[in-house]
Amino acid sequence: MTTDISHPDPAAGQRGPADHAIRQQIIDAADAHFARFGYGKTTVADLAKAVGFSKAYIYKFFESKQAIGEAICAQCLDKIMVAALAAVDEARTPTEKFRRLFSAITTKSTELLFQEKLLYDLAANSATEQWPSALGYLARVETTLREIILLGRETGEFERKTPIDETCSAIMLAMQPFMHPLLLEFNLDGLPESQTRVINLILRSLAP
Amino acid sequence: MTTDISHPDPAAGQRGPADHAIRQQIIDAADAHFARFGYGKTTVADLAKAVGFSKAYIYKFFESKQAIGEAICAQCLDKIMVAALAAVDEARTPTEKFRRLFSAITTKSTELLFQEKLLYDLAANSATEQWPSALGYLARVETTLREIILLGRETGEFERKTPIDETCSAIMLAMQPFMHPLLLEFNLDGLPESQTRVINLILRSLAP
DNA sequence: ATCGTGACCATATGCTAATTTGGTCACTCG
DNA sequence: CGAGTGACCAAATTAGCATATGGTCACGAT
Repeated sequence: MTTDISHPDPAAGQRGPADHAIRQQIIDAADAHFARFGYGKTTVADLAKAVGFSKAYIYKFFESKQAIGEAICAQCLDKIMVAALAAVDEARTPTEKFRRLFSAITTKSTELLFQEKLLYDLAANSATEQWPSALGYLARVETTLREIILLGRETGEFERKTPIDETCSAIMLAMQPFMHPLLLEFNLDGLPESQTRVINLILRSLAP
Repeated sequence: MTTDISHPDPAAGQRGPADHAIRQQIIDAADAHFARFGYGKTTVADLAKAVGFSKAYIYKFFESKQAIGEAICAQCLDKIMVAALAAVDEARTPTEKFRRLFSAITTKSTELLFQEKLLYDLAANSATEQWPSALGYLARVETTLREIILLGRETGEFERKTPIDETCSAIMLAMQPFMHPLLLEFNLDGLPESQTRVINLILRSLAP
């Protein structure tokens, strides 16, 4: 085991050949089943049947059912992250990048919530149980956030006194009500104004 | 029914004579039982026996078991609020009042979590289910927060451009990770530094 | 060797029946 | 008339069991 604990592995719980046609088939089947019936109501025997192999064979590729859940969850979160990164790239100023980062995350998460409730529940569970997929996602968001802030400091748009780590972790915490799936659901009413208010608050705090 | 919806009534669900010796006995018994066995494992028959009256008599004072839970919960939250107000009063500057308000809330909440886990669970449930007791508590915190900010604006310690309502609700949201019982439990590791960081972030944002 | 599986086990889950529990009401007693 | 209650009911909870499910392994096929 050479797993890096400090940098959660999104491919945790995987086994056997890393890129194998069957692995992808399992993931595709799992995505479809989890979305239609939910993680709990899907049995690994169902997935086995869907790909046309025996249940035991599934375990050549994943250590456990939860590992499959991880993979699907990581995929969902990855889609959100990709959209967020795209939104960030569209913006020119660090301020605007900052806004778009969190707006995109909330928008995409809300979309998932309404369109694929069952996958959203999986992601919510991943977050509350602190699965590697969720931790990895948060780490990616924080990395992106840090880059934006550093950029803003270079351009003189943001203040430079506060230690960058402190700023980042504080912002991640302050935005938790919109990042953590369960909280997002809880704070749905009031969106998107409530989020804008918090973003404005933080941006005022970043002002030089 | 003349219940004011916009200003949640902490005494919601009560019935009969408002100040009656028996009512207080019920509350005391409920406090003891909920703390020892939990809300779920306590039956209203237990409370009736503890007070020495019949179960039916309990319902002369409370509309439901949940109403009794509300009362106990409101009592817990009130203790936190009292401690927080005392801490605020000890401080001179608005900045320090601000720090103490949220520090005291977190400290007291954490105390409750460790010392009276079962009552804490009741409060957590109250928050997630948005019972009037929890809403009333949040309203009181926000009121106190508003007063501190207004004071800071008067003394010139805080900026005056941002609409006060926007500032307040944004801060309440940003502090949610330490206010909402479930989130507090989730964010226990890293305390109290993580909270200090968010408080610092907000204070920077409040700077004129 | 590599790909693949049926048979197997301990635990989790679903299900039904029996019991508790929250809540009401007509009623008694002083 | 007001303080207080036993008897009662629908809905929730529990207990106990049959089944399903997650997971492994020795083994066969190619």
